[in-house]
Amino acid sequence: MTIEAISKAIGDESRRKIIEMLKDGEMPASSIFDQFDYAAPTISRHLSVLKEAGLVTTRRNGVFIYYALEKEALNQLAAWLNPLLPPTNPVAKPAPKERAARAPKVKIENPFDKFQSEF
Amino acid sequence: MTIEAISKAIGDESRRKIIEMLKDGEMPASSIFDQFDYAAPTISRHLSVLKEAGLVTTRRNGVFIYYALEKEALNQLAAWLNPLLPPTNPVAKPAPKERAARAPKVKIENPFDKFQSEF
DNA sequence: TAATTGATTAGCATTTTAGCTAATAAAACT
DNA sequence: AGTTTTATTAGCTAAAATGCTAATCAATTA
Repeated sequence: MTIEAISKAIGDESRRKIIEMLKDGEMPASSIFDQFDYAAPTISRHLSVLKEAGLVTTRRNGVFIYYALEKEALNQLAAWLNPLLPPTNPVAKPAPKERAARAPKVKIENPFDKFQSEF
Repeated sequence: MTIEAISKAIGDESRRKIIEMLKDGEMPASSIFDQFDYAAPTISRHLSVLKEAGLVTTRRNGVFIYYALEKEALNQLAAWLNPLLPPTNPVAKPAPKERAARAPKVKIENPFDKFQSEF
């Protein structure tokens, strides 16, 4: 559940796709396998990477193993990311020639704003 | 500037540290090098990975090359991440034995909420 | 123009990652 | 018990990533 493991886990396309697939609820491993052209063991290993990172949890029901997204882990990534997004002081070392006064205050759009109404 | 390149770039500890260093403004490469125990060329390569991902931009001033964080690229990652965070339907395939009605609607805390007042 | 400073590129070694097939495990069914 | 189904683990190969030193580039200064 470290930011290291989470961010590494997310750095792979197949794993991001798995995360997206689990957005709306759990899914047995076989259903996940079906969505890929890769061999099942390959995806199984991706699942284990996600699990080690704390991004998914599993529960067994008979032969089926259901994978579920652990949103808390995604929240950790979000928590790392968010402080980097809001507009802050534009430069650490003050620009040598220009005055800061009345600088046009570039508005950096924050895509999270779009979703706030849903919470 | 693809989510692929951005998420891979963020999957490395040194690169995340660089991003954090640039949070409050640009910085010359040498100042970045100083913060690491790695050889300068190693960090220089990390910088080029960040640049190829669109996470930083550079400007030269004399001998110095200033690196600046490109928040728009971080926004892209945030835009990918955010739809995965809000509570949605709990299961894609309805649970076999249980009724969905009056399910306890687990509240998943969203860390972005904490920062909204700043925008 | 030669030397110095800041930074990158080249070339190499080592480790890690991602893919495969084959083998194994675990539950369910005959 | 033996077979089938679902899923993982083992063992391997190839590619990518990460670190280093040496060499190079680009701007400044003596």
